[in-house]
Amino acid sequence: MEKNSELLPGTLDLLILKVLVRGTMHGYGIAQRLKAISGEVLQVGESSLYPALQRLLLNGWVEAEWGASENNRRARFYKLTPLGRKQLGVERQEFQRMITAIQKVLETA
Amino acid sequence: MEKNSELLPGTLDLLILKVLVRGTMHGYGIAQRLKAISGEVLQVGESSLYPALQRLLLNGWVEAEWGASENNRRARFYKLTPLGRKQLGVERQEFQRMITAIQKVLETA
DNA sequence: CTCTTCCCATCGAGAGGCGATGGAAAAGAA
DNA sequence: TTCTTTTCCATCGCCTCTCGATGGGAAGAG
Repeated sequence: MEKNSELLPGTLDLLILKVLVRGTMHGYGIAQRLKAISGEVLQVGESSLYPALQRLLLNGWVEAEWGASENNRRARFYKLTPLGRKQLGVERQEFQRMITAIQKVLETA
Repeated sequence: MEKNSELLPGTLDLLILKVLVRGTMHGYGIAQRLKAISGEVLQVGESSLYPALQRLLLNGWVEAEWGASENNRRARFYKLTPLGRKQLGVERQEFQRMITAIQKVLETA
């Protein structure tokens, strides 16, 4: 009966894009990084992560390439495309717009 | 091809509950108020609003009563229950938790 | 009498998050 | 050597939520 959402719906793409600004990463690493930066708050399950990455690939926001991880395992590395960088800007702005609006409601009553 | 979401998914219940703290309102009024307070940013369509209100009713967060609007029209007035007030607190806190985490990611890279 | 505004509500589509599931391969423990 | 843990990939099906389309009905303005 508990609805434990570890993620704010509609923000996952934005989060992934942002993390990838730093540089190429594999999926597992992205999830870990999000968790770490957010202080264990943002917990991206693999069944949310990989579909999201597929979306980003399909839209051309990211590119993927197979390689070896730091732990010597087969891993798929994702990289932000120029288009993805642009998209990040768009989504970020839109997000802030929404948050500002919501906060107004939460403060104004 | 444009996906113009006028709402951050998963926040509608919270917004409605918050608006109802002020007092009893009918559905149409709630939508108008959200739009006004948010500076026209939050545009709640009726096909999002009424299902949401049903949810809230079902969960016992709000109560409904038929009456007449300021414009002398048949309207259903929604009122926050004690349970709803409690729920508002929960959702609000959870929301802030999420936002804080997301902002960290957006700033920390 | 018609048009606009106000007010209710549902349906079906599409999207997105998530639990469950299923691999596979490396490293270390037993 | 065998077992378990950790890392890494990915999909399927369920469910929830948002939203465009649709369909009223009643008040007031023109």
